[in-house]
Amino acid sequence: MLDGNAVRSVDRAASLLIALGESQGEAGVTELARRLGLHKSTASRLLATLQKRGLVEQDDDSGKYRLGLAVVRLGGHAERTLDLRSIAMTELETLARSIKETTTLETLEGDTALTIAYSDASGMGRDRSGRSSPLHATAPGKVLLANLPEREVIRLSKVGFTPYTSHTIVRIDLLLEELARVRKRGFATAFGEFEPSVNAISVPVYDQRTSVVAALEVRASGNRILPSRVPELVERARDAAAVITDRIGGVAASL
Amino acid sequence: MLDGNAVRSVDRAASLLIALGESQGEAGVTELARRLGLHKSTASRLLATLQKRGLVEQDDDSGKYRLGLAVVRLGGHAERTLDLRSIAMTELETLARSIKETTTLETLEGDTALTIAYSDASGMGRDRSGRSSPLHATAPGKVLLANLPEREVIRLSKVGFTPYTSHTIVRIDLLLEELARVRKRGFATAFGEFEPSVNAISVPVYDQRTSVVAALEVRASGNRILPSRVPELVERARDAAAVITDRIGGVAASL
DNA sequence: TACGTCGTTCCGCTGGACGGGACGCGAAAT
DNA sequence: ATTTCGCGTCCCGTCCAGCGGAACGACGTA
Repeated sequence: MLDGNAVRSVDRAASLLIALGESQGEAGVTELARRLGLHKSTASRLLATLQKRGLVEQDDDSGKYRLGLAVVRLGGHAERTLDLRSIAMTELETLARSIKETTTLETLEGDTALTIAYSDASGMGRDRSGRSSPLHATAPGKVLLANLPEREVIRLSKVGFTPYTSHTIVRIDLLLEELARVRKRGFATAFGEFEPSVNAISVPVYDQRTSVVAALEVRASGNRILPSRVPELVERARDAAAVITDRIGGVAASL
Repeated sequence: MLDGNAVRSVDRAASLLIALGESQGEAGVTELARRLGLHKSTASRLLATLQKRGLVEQDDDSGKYRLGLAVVRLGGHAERTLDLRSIAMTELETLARSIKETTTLETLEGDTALTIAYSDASGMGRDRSGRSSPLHATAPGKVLLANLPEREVIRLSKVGFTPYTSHTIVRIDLLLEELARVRKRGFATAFGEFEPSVNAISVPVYDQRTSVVAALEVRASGNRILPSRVPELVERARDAAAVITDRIGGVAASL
């Protein structure tokens, strides 16, 4: 047993998969063996075993190996069960401490936004995740709406938009305009639209395919978030969102 | 060396990954060991090795394992390098033989549709893949356009739409209407719009996340595809597209 | 408090995995 | 056209990695 408690041949096989993931499409036995410091008969045998389970496949013509369909399926499943909260938590805490405001991560849950991660500036406040909030009246809600098909927004309008404050957008035409702005600018704001004294900005968090999986929010009570401060907060939020996307394994798309 | 030339511990580790993919989110050491007929110390050791490479992760509270971030990344990479043509070829050939028409699979390539797989009714005609055709004047082109943001369609209209025949749609307003119909019906038709005597229908092929990765086309010369025959061909094409999606590892979305 | 189950760790044993070398094949060089 | 080279696969003797069994600590339940 080498390397702590790792099973050597499994560790080698895993390295082969990861090396294939890092290569441009495909690689040969000899090349992979060289890259990983393995004997080519060892690499060949390990690859043949991975191929048996569909984790790799071999091109009939060139003899080179690439990742197989079973990896696509496992990847899809892994993404569905991913613990986005754990992935994002460190970044939210770091951002909250450095800008001295509350940060949250919201995902779409039916017709609402769900807080899946939360951090206040002290990093020691009580966990307020698990809460729902409306889509039309919050900054992350607008980010999530902006990335839905327009017919979904129209469907929601038929249920009606609750006017939480005098600033809440309740007319469908004005909301659609606002969502167009969100798409154009790549971030959303909400000034006293859900809670009278709460201002917030939000940016999208992408998975590795430029799909929006969450909205990252910076929020504050009182007049701590004024329009003049928005550009700085948006930039900081985007940086944090890009780190989260990178952890998921993607490349942050620019809106 | 058991089971042909497979490396036993690698085969076992791969089985663990696949079992995790088949489970609802996560599973424990003892459960996985039972399911695969392994000793639990063996399962524990193999899982620890997979965890070391990020292929699985263990929940801190429950001790259960789930697929890890490295699998999400590998899955994304595998999808990008997937050989869609090989996956789809059997289905295209089967469909072509059974309906006695030519079938193709088209993907978006810049501003055109690219034939990545082709089969005629005999299954023995020469391979006509690798060819490009216009988006606005072909059935698969319309399917691909219908799944792009509208601003992409408008951008294309600025280049202009070549009138290949007297039936080609060249006005942007008429094309947008046609694309709305495609989205609504879930399939596209083209009657002599690119080549005067060629009629075709096309349906979307999804990956596992309801993204359209290709358009499957049934085409014929002369009057073999009349409007009365469209429903049957669309149904057959959808069935073939669903098989392809299932092979990729997804669930076909109903439009 | 006692019991059962889980996941982890340790250890002796042995057969599975290894590297070395040979081989056939196809492409490149001559 | 022939020769050379590199690739991937296969075979085989060797040896230590991986195995199962047992014990242990932790945790949840009765």
